[in-house]
Amino acid sequence: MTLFTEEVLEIINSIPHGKVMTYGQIAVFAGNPRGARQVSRILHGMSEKYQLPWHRVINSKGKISLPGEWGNRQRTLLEQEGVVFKNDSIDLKIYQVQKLSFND
DNA sequence: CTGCTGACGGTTC
DNA sequence: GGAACCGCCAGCA
Repeated sequence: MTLFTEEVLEIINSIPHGKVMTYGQIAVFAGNPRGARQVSRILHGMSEKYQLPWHRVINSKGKISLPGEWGNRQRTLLEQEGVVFKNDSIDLKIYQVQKLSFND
């Protein structure tokens, strides 16, 4: 029995280096196709207290939803992982994770 | 104009 | 009290 929050955290931790994932995807992978907003809350709450690779989580447009310095931080971290920003957006076709391995 | 998607909020069990 | 679900709203293809 895995909590929705735990699944989300696990998924985020399963994102490969140099790749990204969207909210809707994570929600579906966590078992809640409607949980996209939940993911946002979880991320916002956990990212500041735990060292989650939250910087690999973006919205479906391939852009950063985080305002302020944290958004700027995320972009920098992603660029360090090899993610190229195209006009402030990421090529989801290239960098978005299509499937996870732990989902056996 | 239309539909989707949320870094949210409130509500409910 | 905590964790999940639903809903309103606004921005962008």
